Amino acid sequence: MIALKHMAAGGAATVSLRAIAREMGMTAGALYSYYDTRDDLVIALIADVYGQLAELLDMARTTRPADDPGAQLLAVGLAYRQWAINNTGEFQLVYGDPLPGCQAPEGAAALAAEYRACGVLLKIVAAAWPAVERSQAIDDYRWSDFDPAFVAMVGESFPELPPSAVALSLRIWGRLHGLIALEVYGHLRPQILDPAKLYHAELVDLTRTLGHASPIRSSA
Amino acid sequence: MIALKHMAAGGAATVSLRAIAREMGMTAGALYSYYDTRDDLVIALIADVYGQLAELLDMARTTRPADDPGAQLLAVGLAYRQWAINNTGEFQLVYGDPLPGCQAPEGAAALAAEYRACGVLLKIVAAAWPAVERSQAIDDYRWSDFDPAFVAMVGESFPELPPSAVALSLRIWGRLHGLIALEVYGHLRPQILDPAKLYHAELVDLTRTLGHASPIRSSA
DNA sequence: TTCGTATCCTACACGGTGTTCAAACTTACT
DNA sequence: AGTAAGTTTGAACACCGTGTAGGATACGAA
Repeated sequence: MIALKHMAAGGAATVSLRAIAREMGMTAGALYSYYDTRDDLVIALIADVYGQLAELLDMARTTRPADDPGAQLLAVGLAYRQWAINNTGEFQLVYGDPLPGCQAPEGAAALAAEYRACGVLLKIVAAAWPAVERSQAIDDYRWSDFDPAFVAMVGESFPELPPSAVALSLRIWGRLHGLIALEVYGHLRPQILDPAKLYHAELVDLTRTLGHASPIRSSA
Repeated sequence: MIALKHMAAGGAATVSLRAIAREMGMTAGALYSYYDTRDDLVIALIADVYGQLAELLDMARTTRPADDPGAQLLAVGLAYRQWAINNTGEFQLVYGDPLPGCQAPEGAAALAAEYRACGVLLKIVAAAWPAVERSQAIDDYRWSDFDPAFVAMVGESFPELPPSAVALSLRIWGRLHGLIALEVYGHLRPQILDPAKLYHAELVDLTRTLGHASPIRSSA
């Protein structure tokens, strides 16, 4: 698409139609050849960025051997944080305040990207599932606890994954996201000087959740 | 102050000076009697809201016995999520996209509230610290890893708390925040139908981190 | 009363926003 | 060359945002 590299400079609330046009050397009206309305543009933009992130995370995953889910999770986690920090604008676009009246009918594209991103974690958890301690899967989840479209996607890609493993994946996602969101929005710096160290500790703890004791050292 | 209950209706990006004025039956110009500029108003608003949150969390903490940190953490976690869901506008204001050119010199008020909120977790961790498994505190943190102003606050309120315990508190904060942020911004609903259940499982897991095996049941 | 202060309003200037539209331009096909 | 489709421009429109100035109204103090 044409809407690939607009957000680089713009923050998040700065995503004005005119700013985008300005940034790519065009006038505002010209964009209406591609998108009917501003919201359509932003929605497409979000989907685009989200798709890039999903691909990036999966790439990071494949840099580690498939039989070492802990290392994979660590790589994905680090890539996630790095992306968020290097592209705060995109991060805010995807995970930040929803544009007024946008988020609701976000279209299928962004949701597909989100499923793809979740799929990265699902792959890791699927690989580690046999080794994960039972105590983690306290609550017996049922497929009825999840969105039908989502279970369809999961069932297709991971036929033999139990619902509890999916729930664990979502929880892992939350743990990755939490510290990153706090750091990106400046809620960690006033306390700790090196958020990377804290995040790394969280990642190592997470790998232990996967039943994997890999004290891998990575440059902070 | 007068700026107590303005944000109730307004979203987050909707925090325009005029919208606030409109909501309290005044005109825009009138607000300039209280604040020199719009940013000043928003900054004060953020500090106000953040302070309310900190107080609410500490209240939630004291509803459980002081010798049961796990129960306290669970109560605080549930209160945090409930607040975020019931007041998404305030949540976005405090933890969402920073207003353009605001977040940087956020003033001392909001930061003080943030310290107060962290203090709630610090109290819990401090109470539980003797029982927490050593494996959690992998990395030996030093006071030099933290912001001087923050260590001053910590050292004053919790003289005998080691740096690693502070780091653990921040990590717990991240875990609480992660799932909540995802849910509030609508990134969980497309997958799981009942985010509360997932969050509760995370909380129970967290209490185990505190070395406390309390399978407390709470209404979702 | 008269003064001063504080609060609120109306009205305005100025800029940025999304959107539309006719006209110019580019490109490619016949 | 001629034509048609697609793309871009520039100007316009209506709207909403901040910030400012001047004029009302209240109230307490001298």
